[in-house]
Amino acid sequence: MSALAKRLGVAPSALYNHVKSKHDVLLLLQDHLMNRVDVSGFGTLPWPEAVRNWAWSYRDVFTQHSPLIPVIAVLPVTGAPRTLQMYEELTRGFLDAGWPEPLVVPAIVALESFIFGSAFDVAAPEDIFETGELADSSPHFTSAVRARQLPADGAPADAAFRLGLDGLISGLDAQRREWADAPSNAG
Amino acid sequence: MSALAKRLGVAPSALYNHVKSKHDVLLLLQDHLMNRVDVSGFGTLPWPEAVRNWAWSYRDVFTQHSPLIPVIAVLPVTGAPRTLQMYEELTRGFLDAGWPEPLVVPAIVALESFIFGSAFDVAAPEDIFETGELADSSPHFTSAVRARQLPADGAPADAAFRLGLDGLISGLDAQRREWADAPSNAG
DNA sequence: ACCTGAACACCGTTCAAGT
DNA sequence: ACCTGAACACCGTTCAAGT
Repeated sequence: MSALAKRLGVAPSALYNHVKSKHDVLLLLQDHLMNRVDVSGFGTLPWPEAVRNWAWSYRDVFTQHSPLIPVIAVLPVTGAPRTLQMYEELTRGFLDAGWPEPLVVPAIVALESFIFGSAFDVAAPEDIFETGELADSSPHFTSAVRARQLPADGAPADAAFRLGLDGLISGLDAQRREWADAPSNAG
Repeated sequence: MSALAKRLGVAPSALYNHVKSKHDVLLLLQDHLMNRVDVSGFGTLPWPEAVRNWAWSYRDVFTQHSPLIPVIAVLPVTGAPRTLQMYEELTRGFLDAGWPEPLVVPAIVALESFIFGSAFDVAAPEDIFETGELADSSPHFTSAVRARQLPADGAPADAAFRLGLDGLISGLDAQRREWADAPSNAG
């Protein structure tokens, strides 16, 4: 709050004429950031590509604001119009792609959980997996860390995000087909 | 720190004879909690089942300590022996299941990202998706929230976690097969 | 309506002084 | 070696007083 007040050239206490609490500010910021999330693929691209574009832009936006993630993950959509609009467009995209209505929200939540967790991971220091003095007691892991696949730009978090996202998208798509084929969900 | 000191019947400043900082305490706590994560499936069960058991127990442990997640997600494994041991057993399980070494760490990171994000989701209030006054402007989403599939025990977070985890596991398995079949990774 | 400045309760942490 | 108590810098927030 004091940093924000300084940026505005105002005393911290002045902020409380405009918001009820710090939580309020975070809610406004979250809704503002949702404008930067790309949902343009839904309606034009096939479902897997639309989801992929959405997920990458969603992760990138919140990577730059990782302290917000614990707040956003638990934030009710009530009173966050832009966030709600994103969910609406997302839902339409899923339904148009043939998703059964009961699975849409669980699928979105699963994707978001992966995105939030991955946004954290980007903020992690590069040497997070340095085993140090304990390397001897974890030979397979130490070797796997050295051998891990890195993308062209060298960011390990991007390799993990790409692998997981592509896996999750194809896996969810398979789950959708299984659900449709199950006799208990016929009709 | 003051709460911990009170629990120990001691002044807060006394803690600094045993740890360097609050961050130190969290690291010790994290390593302690890793004892409760179930890696017993690796070596006995097929890879998908072993991963599934591990992921559920991992999520459950950190669901009960969600304030720890932002810390753990960014915590170096250096000096966390029990955590490192978990990664070692995990890596052995992946390699035994035929995973190519370069993909092991990205796959583990992807699964962990999903688990951390999902552990947050469990902590979210039940009414997080109540659209309230804005329901009219998001008809498809509002309907999907009402229609969403709920498990027998009624916890929406569990439905999303099950769907996402099963999707992620089968999707990662498919990625592993694709990698092995690609000509550039032959040998 | 909106601002300031003093004040409050609460953090993590340091340090001199004790045993 | 380990503790206490005072102190410090730093939070978010309240409130009386101003314009």
